[in-house]
Order: sequence, then structure tokens, then C-alpha cells
Amino acid sequence: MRQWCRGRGLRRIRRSARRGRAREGCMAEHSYQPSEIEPKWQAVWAERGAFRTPTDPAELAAKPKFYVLDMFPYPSGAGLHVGHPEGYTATDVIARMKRAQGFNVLHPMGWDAFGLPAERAAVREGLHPAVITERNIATFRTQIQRLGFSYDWEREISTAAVDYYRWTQWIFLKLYERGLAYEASVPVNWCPALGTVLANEEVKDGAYVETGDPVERRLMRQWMLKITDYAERLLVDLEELDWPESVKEMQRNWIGKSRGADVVFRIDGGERSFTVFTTRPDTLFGATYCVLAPEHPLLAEITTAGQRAAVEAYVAAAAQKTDLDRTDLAKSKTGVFTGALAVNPVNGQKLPIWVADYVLMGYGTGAIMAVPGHDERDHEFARAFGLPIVEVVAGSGSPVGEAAYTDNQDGVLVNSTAPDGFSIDGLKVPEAIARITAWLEERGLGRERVQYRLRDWLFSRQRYWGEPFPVVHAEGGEVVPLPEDWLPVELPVIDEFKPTDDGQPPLARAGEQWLRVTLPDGRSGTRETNTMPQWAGSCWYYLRFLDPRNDRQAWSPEAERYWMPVDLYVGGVEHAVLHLLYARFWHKVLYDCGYVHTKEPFQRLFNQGMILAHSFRDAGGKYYHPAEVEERGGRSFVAGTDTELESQIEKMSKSKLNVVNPDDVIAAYGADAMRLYELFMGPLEVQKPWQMKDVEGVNRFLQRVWRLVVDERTGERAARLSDEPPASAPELLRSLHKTIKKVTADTEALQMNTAISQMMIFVNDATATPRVPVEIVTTFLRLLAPFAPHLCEELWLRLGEADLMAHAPWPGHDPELARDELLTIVVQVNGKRRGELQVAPGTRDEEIRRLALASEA
RNA sequence: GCGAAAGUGGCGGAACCGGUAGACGCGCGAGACUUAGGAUCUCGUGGGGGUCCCCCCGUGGGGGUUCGAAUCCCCCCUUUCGCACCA
Repeated sequence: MRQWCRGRGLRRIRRSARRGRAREGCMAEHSYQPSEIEPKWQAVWAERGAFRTPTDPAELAAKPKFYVLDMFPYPSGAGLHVGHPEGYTATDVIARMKRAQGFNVLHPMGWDAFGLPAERAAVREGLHPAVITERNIATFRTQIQRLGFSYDWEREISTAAVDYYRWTQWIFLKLYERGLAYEASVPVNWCPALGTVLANEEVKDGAYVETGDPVERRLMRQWMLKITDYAERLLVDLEELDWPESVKEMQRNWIGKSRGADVVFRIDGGERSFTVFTTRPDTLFGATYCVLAPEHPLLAEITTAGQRAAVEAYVAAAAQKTDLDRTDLAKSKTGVFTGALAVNPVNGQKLPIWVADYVLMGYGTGAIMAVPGHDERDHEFARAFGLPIVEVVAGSGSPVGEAAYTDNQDGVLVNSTAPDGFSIDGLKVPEAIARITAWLEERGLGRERVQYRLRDWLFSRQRYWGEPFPVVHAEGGEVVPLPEDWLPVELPVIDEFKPTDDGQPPLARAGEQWLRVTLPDGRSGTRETNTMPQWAGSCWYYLRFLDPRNDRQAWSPEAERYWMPVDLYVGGVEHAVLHLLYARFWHKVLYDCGYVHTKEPFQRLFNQGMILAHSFRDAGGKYYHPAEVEERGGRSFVAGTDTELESQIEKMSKSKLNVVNPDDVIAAYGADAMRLYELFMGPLEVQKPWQMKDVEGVNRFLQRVWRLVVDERTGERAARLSDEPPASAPELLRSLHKTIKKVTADTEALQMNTAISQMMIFVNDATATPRVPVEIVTTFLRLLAPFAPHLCEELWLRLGEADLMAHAPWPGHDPELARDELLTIVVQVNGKRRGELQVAPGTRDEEIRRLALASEA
């Protein structure tokens, strides 16, 4: 026994569990027993439908609404870790408080159930992805329910259920009708390891963000969604949202709006021309060469015979490169002269045209004018190939031959006069840009333009476990959307989930019966065999929660009008761009269709920080489970040995052996202590380490609350409780009202850590009070109930209350009783202490000054 | 490189709009009650002085504004997170 439970954390857990059992049997029979009261109350809540969302129209009309939503989980095989319940606990506290405050609350939970991991597990285990998914959902549901969250489980949904995804398909048809879904042959991110394409948002540094598998460029026919049509609205509407600034900023960066101009360059000695996009048209006089991307269509036409071999070799080499190679910043610039010359429209200068892979075909026009004097990349390129560098903006401390001067505010234009006399010399950059843009427009040589970095959303995947597209390819190749009443297109049951040998998606294995379709007009066709990406289902699940059992509509207009928008949405930052951008896009399309009445789906967003954990590693880099580690003199060793370990705080992961399972924590301390600790750890939004020792602290707090009410030896009401009026304990009453005030305000602001510390202060005060009016305790329990609902429900019952605590109203505070004490202000003159003042908080500076001067005299 | 956020005891973290640090919890120390307790209760706990009244130093570093700065301003350092050849 000793040998296998040496580690501190685990030993503590086992010890606590033992202690719990021991107590049940012998002396302290009436001590706090979360393992008994928690399942009991969870069953009562379920039986009595305590958290059912109101649906009766009169009831809905009678109260204001509050929609509080968690980012629903992907039910992975690993089960829940302690990071999941952090956000869930926060939203549950809010949901319970809002109910108590008289709101109709919608607080649902569901499963983002389609996706690659289930498909891979299916291959590994020889089971169907649907079976794997069902199993994982069951695990997640059990784990989540153990925490006593007040979800309305009657509204549970799964994106992989037919009665859900038929509406995902329906929304796709709406997108198609509006011309927002189209097929195109585009260069895609193909991941050979996964056998599928990926969205731009899923690829970083040439690799799939989830697994790190390399991604290469391929030209493929794929479904695309025209999110670019919504770029401006997605950008502008961010302003109205109560979201973390960092997330808004990330979305702004992703959308990447830049203002500039298109400028047309004629090719010397012919009629052909090409257009460049630039944000700095003011530097046009400083252009000394042009560059085309290797994929630029004009390239082959203009390359001269003498340069053809070199250019073709360069283009071929660029095509071979992975994105990773092409975006490697460490590498130096490469390129080849095409032999062709372009004519600078502003002064007629002949500029050599180069091809180089630092110019991307996917952004702007795939062609640039290069101004090495005022652009770092062009500068580096010009230096590498000995191209001229001309200064046209003055103001830099060093010559442009040494470093590009890129300031775009205060620089003053020089050397910028055209042969016809037009000049922007002497102007500051912003004015120069306006002037030259107008000049170009007058002559038809260019025009102002806004450019976005956002690309269209690559919306198909070569996978099985996703939503089938509701479209058919008719004979002759025409794409035909299916009529709405043909939905759902059910995912056929197949037994092999790999692509076919000739590279078709897995659904090509479904057989003629599924693949062949006779269309309404009598033609026959073949079903689309790609499926939708995992993001599809999560783009609108918050709408299905409004009316999840509706089999005639995706949701009813009445429910939508009542509940939307989501008032509070809580989840991790990892979705700052992907899910949150996609969902906003779909929502705006649905808004344009008239199916939703708000421009934005999520009014307030909150990102909880990641929970980290200590991990232990020896000099060789091998990880040890915390149960094998012992601490001596502030250092860590492998238990029973002198092998010293390095301890660090890291993201929880299987390979680092530092994952904390909520089930273990609940077994040792109970769900209420778990809930409380999740919130007491620190501010919700920051990263913080899980420290099992600290759970003891909140556990002791709950024990003290228990003993405040229950005599542990007899199980009777504690002798300290009195039936006298609250005013009989004036100090405690003040403490109570301050607590009501602070808990209400802090919880509203999602600062639950300080709300809990205030409740601890109150309980410490109560413990020190000889005669505690019972009414003060019941009021306090109503405050604590959203945080520790099982304990409070039990104590509420023991104090003789008839109705559920879950239905008790939220207490209000008396401002007079909750008022802060006077502040002490030390009066100082030139840093020397000269006296003290007692003032009320909020006293104005002038008043303080006046009082200080008066006291001085 | 660019952008954002943040640096407070042995640890997690408090501190409203500048009001005189370290709430609450962990850990640690002392005591009480106990056959015993790693339970519970009480007291103490930033550092350094000092015959217990108190003094000095303290919120990453350096300047500044102010009667007064963890909080506001400038420069620097560090960490975390985004973006990364986007013309």
C-alpha cells in the first residue's frame, strides 16, 4: 500500500476517500458527505424537472430572458479533464443566479459529434464512427452530470444526429440559393497523412494545426463558401459586441482589411498590361522593378526567349515547394528576371519584371510594383539582386540604400514629379496617397481599392463522418441542389472509411443504390461524395437549442425572437477565429434570409483561460506521474530514490502524465468542492495551474458551512442557530449584506474568485458569532447555492424549507447595511506624514483637499 | 519582426475611479482539545531593524507627475498569447 500511493496528490485523494468511508461507519455520522447528498439531489432535480426551460407563452412573456451558452464539447475518447468544467461551472453559476433573479433561462448542452478523431478511432477499433461517438457522448454526459449542472437535458442535441444535420443541409441549400456556395478548382491544402483537404484556418506553417501533419498545395475541385462577401460586415459588426478585445483583434487581423490602389502597368513593346495592388501608391515614383508570382497567368506570355529556360525552372521549383518551405522567413529571397519590361504609368520609366515566390498569387493581384526604398521585402530582394534603390520619401535617419524607410505618416515625398509636371513632392504620405490616387483615376491608370486577406472558406472534406451535401451531379456535370423536402440526405452505412484506391472520398464506397439519384426532372445523377467540415454543425447549434425537437423547421420564429441573441457565451480562446468567424458568417446569411432577427449571434463572449498542471521530468526528459513523485526540502524526487526531477507547469497532456480527471476530484472531495475550486483558483480568463492541495481549502470552507447548520454528532440543527431576528446580530448582518452586494456584482462580472472569497469571509464571521440568527444563514445559503448547489439544497431542507432551493429567489442587499466603512486618508505634505482623515468612499478630491487644509490649521 | 496582454509574499491570487499593499485560500510556525490525529478551533506569518510604542525597505528595473502611485506618463527588461513575405 505504502509503495503505490506515495505521491502527494494521489495519496491525499485516497486518504480523503478512506476517511469518508470511515466516517460513514463510525463516529461523525452526521458530517458533510458529498458522496451521499450529491447523487440524491441530482436525482431530485431530474425528477422534478427543476431546470426545464419554460415554454408556456404566458410564462415567457412574464419574465425577461437570459440565454447562457457553453461552447459544446467534441466528445473525444479521452473523456473530460478539469479544463472543461471550468467554463461550464461559470455558466452554471450564472444560469442559477439568473433564474433566482427572475429570468427565464435557457442553458443547454450538446455534442459537436462529427469529426475526424471518431473516424480514426473507428478504423483503429473496427467499430462504426457512430458507435464510437455514442459511447464517447455517454461518457461525457455522465461526467458532466456528476457536477450537478443545471442544464435542460431535454434539449440535448448532437450534430451527428439525422434530425439535426438535416437542418445543417437545409442551411447549406440556403447558402447555395444565395450564390454563396460554389464549386471551384482551387489550389487547396491537401494533407496526405489524413487523406483530405483542410481549410486555410486549419493550416499553420504548412501543417495541420491539430496533428502537425504536413500539408501541400494541390489543385482540386472543391466546395467553397463565399465568406469574402461578408468580410466588411464581419469586420464592422465586431464593434457592437461585448467581446474580449484580443479576440476582436484576432478576427480583424484574420479579415485583414487594407486600403490601397490598383495600378495598371503596361508591358513595354505591346498591348498587354497587368495590375498591381499597393497600399503605398505614393511611392510609385520609387518603383524600380516589378514582380509576378510564379503562378501568374501572364508570366509565360511575357517571358523572353533568352530567359525562358531559367523562368520555367524557377516556376517548376516553386510548384514543388510546400507551404512550409515557401513561408520560411529564415530563407533568403529568390527570383528570376523574365526579360520583360513594364512601363511605370507615372513617369514612363522602364522597369524589369521579375518572378519571385515572395509574391503570393492568392493575395491582391499576384503582382507587385517593388519599391525597395520603402518596403523591407523589396529592399532585401533589391540588395540580393543588385537592383536600384531610390528614395521618394524623406525623413529617415539613415540612407535608403541601407534600410527601407517604411513610415507612412510623417515622411515627406521627394523625387516625385512626373514629366507632365504633376508632383506630390513636399506632401506628407497620407495626403500624397490621396493626391496620386485621384490622379491615376483621372487617367484610367488605377483606382482606389480595398483588399481583404480573408479568403473563401473551403467547405468540403474527403471524409466519411460528416454531413453529406444535399446536391447531385447530374449527367453532363451540372450541379443540382436537392429539393428541401428530399432532406435529409442520410449518411449511408459503410464499413470502410478510407478514400478509395483511385482517390475518391469514402462515400464513393456507398454503392450505386445510394450514389445514383433520379432527379425530379427525370434526369439521373450522382450524389456528392465529399462531406462538410466539422465546423458546419457548430455554426448554428445555438439556434437549434431554441427549439430542438421541431421536425418541421430548424427552429420556430417565435422561439428565435424570444431567446436570441445569446446573452453570454463561454469557451476557450482556441475558437477565436475559426468557429466564431464561421458562426458569425452563417448567422449573417440567415439574417439576410430573414430567419433570425439579430445581426450577431453572441452578444457577450468570455474566454476562460486554460488550466495547466504540474508535470515532473528527469534529466533525461522522461516524465513521471505525480503519484510517483515525492517532495523533499522543496525539491522533487522519484519517490524512494535520489533521482531528482524538474517540476514545471504545463498544458495537461497524456504524454506528460499530468492530466487531472474530474472524476477523481469528485470522488475525493465532491462535486461542490470541485465546482468551487474551479472558480476560486483565480480569474476565469487567465491560465492557471491546478493545485490539488488548494482544493482542501474550499473543502474546509464547505465543511464549515455544514457545521454552521448541522450538529455533526447528533445531526440536529446546530445549537448556535437562533430564531431571533437578524438584527439581533448586527455585525453579522452587516457582513451578510456586504456579501450579498459583492457576490451579486462579482458573479455578474464573472469574477467568481472574489465572490467566493467574500463568502469565506462571511462564514468566518458567522463561525465567530456565538448566536447566529437562522434567517441570516438561509439568506446566505441562497447566495452560495449557485456555487455549491447540492450542499445548499441539503441544508435548506434541513432548515425546514419546503420548496427547492433551486427555486428560491435571489436576495437583495440593504445599501445602508452594505455600505463600506470610512476610508483612512493619510495627509502628507511633501511626502511627510502630517495627519489622517476619515472620509466616505467617493469623496471628491477638492473636498479632501479642503478637509486636509482645515485640519492642518 | 509586428500586434495584444501581463509581471505583487514560499505558492494560487486580492486591492473600486490614484487614498497609503498582500483580502481569501494553500503552505508554514505556535498553542488548545485529544489515546492519537494529517480532524477541528485560536493566534501568528513580505523583508530588515528595534527593551512590543515604533522605524526603515518593499508590487520586474530606471526616471517622472502627485500631498499621496501596484494603479497614471516615458524608457528598458522578462513572460505569455496571437499574426507572420498579405505588397
